[in-house]
Formats: sequence, structure tokens, C-alpha cells
Amino acid sequence: MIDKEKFDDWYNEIVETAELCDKRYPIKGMNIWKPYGWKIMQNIDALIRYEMERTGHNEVYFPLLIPESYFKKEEEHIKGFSAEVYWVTHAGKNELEERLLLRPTSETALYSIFSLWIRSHADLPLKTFQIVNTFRYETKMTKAFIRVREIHFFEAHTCHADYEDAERQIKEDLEIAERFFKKLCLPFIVSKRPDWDKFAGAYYSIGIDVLMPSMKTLQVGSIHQYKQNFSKPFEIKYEGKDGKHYYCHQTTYGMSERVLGAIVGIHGDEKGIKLPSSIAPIKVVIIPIIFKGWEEKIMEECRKIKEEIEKLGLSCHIDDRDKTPGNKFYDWELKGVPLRVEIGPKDIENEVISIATRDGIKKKIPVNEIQKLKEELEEYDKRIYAEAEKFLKENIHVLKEVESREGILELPWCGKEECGIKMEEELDMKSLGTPLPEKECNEKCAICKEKATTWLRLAKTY
RNA sequence: GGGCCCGUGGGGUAGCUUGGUAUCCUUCCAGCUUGGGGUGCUGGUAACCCGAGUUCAAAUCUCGGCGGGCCCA
Repeated sequence: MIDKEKFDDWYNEIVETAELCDKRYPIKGMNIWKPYGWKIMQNIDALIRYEMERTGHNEVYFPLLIPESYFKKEEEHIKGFSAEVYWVTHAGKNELEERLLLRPTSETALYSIFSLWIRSHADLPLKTFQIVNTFRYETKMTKAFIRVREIHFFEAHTCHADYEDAERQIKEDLEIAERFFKKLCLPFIVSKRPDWDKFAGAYYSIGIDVLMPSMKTLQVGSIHQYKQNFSKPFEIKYEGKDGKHYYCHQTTYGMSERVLGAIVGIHGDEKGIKLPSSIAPIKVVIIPIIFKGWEEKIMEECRKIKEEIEKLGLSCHIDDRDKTPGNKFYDWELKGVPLRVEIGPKDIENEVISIATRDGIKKKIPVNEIQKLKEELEEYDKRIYAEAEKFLKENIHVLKEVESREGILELPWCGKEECGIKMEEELDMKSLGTPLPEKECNEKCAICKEKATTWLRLAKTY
């Protein structure tokens, strides 16, 4: 893992040298996805779609533009987003009768229509999601994948008959997160955000955070319980079995390319990025070790091995560029390919292939045991997860008093806002909220010394 | 919201104080050579963010814009 001091420079450089994005597009916070980076992002999206599918969510795609009248329906929501909205005011030379905005998030677009879709209890629960671009005019510093103005956004929106069913949904969302982030080898913490920091319009918000090597946390997912805060202004009502009309209860679950930012940051080292095998566009790269007189023999063997690797369902690429092997090694390590296979004259003579995992384990495998590569990848994933988990655990500090430490702090808290704010100020950190699942506390509040009812997590954040 | 630094070939840079011929490394292209951790040689392509101002003359000085990085609230 990269040192804290070096991290910011390293990150800014690596996202471009690993060919994930190109930052030269002249609009702040709007970077170009390069083919390699975009492929990784699509693989991440595919994992999300898989989880949505198996939990009965349906994919939709709503328009990018939202009429001002829709956006204005929920007061808290407007307050939270109006400062960062992009407006469309003209079409050609004509001023529009009604201003349109680029979605900063899609609640107001979806919910206006949900009110038409939902008529009876039989329409519930309604479980939808979409993967779209959203736009937020960020005033703070932008950073590739971490703070951007055009966001590659996943948002699940659900409607339920009652609060209990919405709560069940949130439990399901947390299970989805568990499976999803495990595949990305990303350990995380879940916190219920304090009231003063919940999503605009939410009844409560849950944040999914990871710890970056810079010792700042990065929010990579959020889950919101809206209760009836949106269904009332948007009039999303259904007819119950008793013939009466009720407002729905709603939830959302959101994630973005920040997930990729987290993978880059947490699994990175001096050589480059390390991709979990679940999302690596190339899982195995073959480097031919060519010597004079061996050209054809080596290439033939490479092609044969490639075919066998692909039969295992592993994407495989032969790097036949006219460069020296060492040069290629550095290239693919930079780009995070999990497994490298070298094939040279000695390997052919001994009927083996030489392999090296991205985290530095080298061995020889007999050519008739190629299926072992699958196990090697599994072990590799486990190792990079374990390394990240160790880092996270080592940097969560459970304290009794306000004390300046790096990482994530947990302090006993009475639950009063003023005490929480005071902790933020004294530590120069932001509160992430209270641990989920809930954690018992028998201490005294670190500020007012009254009985603490829970713990407050604090950290420096992105 | 307030402040600081920066912008030179694809990437990284020198030059800017004291205005006048744009440096080096790398990448890229061609050829030969080499090939189990960044081979070597020869040749080639390629740049002063945009606009205005000062001046005989601006990469260099002034102002503005856009973009990038950082710090504080």
C-alpha cells in the first residue's frame, strides 16, 4: 500500500498512467474514460446488475433533463442540491418556457412518474434501478473518480407499502453491499449518518465508507430511508386491500465510480494498481520470452496456452509487442493485471509455464495443470482483501476521550448534536455517524460526560 | 466562502528574476540490434493554455478568462 504522504501525488498520476482516464478535457471535473478504465467500470456495473437481478430489481432509464417544476416539489431536497445544479435555459436561440436541469440525482424525475405507475398494493414493492450520468457543480477541488462533476451513477429506487417493508429493503441493500464489495476485495464500514449530515430529504441515511491510504475515508455507497418524505409531495399513493389510499414508503441505494477510486487507492502500490480478478479486463497476460531461433515455437506455445486459459473462462491476452520482457512486466503491473504467464525456451523444454501474481508470488506450473490458474486467482483475491482488511482494522481506534489519532475514531456519544459537532471541531474531523450494526456503549460521552448511548465515528473525509 | 502555488512537444522538465536563437529526459515513428525485470545505436515527428495590454520585440512583464494542484473555514 502507498504511504500516506505520497498518496495524493501517486493517485493523481496513476489514474492516467494506468490508462483509466484522461484528465485533459478542458472542463473541470469532467474527465474522459479511456478504454481500459471504462472496461473496468463496465465490469463493476456488471457486478451491480447481477446483484440487482438476483434481488428482483428492474433496470430503467429516465431522461437526463428534469423540468424545474418536478425538481421543486420536495423542499429539503431542493435546498440540498440547488447550489450545484446545472441549468438548461435555451434551445437554439429561444429561451425555454420552463427551465430544465441536468439531474444531480433522479428522485424528482422518477417519483413524478412512479405516482402514475403505482395504483394498488399489488404494484408493490416497486424495485427499480438505473445506471446513468448525473451532474453536480462541485465547488471544491475535483479528483478523478472521487470528486467529479459528471458522475457515473448507480441508483436503486424502491417503493413499499409500509415502513417495515422499506426497512426490509434496507437490510437487503446491506446484504447486496456485503457481496458486492467482497468481490471487489474492499473491506468497508457501515454507519448511520448523524441527523445533521443526512441526505437532503431523507428520514435517515446510511453511509458505506472505506479507508484510503491517505487516512481519509471515502464514501462509496449510500442507502436512504425516505419514509414518506417524497411520496407525499410527489403523491405516490396506492390503494390498500381495505380500499383506502396510502402513501408509499421509499428507499434508495446509490454508488458511483468512487468504487473504482477506492480500488485504485486501496490496492495500489509503487508499481501501479492491483485489480481484483472479478473486474480485471485481462485476468491473465502471456509474455512470450523470445530468443533467436525460437520465435515460431514460442508463439505457437503461447497461442496454445491462451486457448486453454480461455477454456477456463479467464480472459487472456498475449503481449506480442516488440518490446523486451522486462518492459512488458512493468506495463502490465502498472495496469493491475492479476496474473502473468511467461513462456520461454526453458518452460517449453520443461513442459511448464512460469507464473507471477500481481502481488509478487512466482511459481512454475506444469502445462497439463493449467486449471490451477483459477485457484491462483482466488488466492490472490483473498490476499489483497486480507491486506486491505488489516489496514482498515489497524486504523479504527476505539477511544474513551477526545484524542487526536489518524484513521477512524469511535468515541462514546450521548447522542446530542452539540456534542457531536464539538468532537468534529476538536478533532478537525467529520462524523461518519453511529456504527451499524449497532454497538453497545457503557461509557460516558467524550464531551459532556453524561451517559453515552452510542458511539460516534469520526474521520477525515474526501 | 477565503487564501496560496502552477500552466512550455504525448508525459516530465530547463529557460522567466535581468524581454531577443526554447534545454534535457522519456514516449512515439523508421531501421538494425537485443530479448527470463525498463537492451544498445542511428535517424525522425513533436511545445511556450486562451484573450487583451505594454514593447521595435513577450514563454518571460501586467490584467482577465479557462484549466490544474494545495491549504484554511
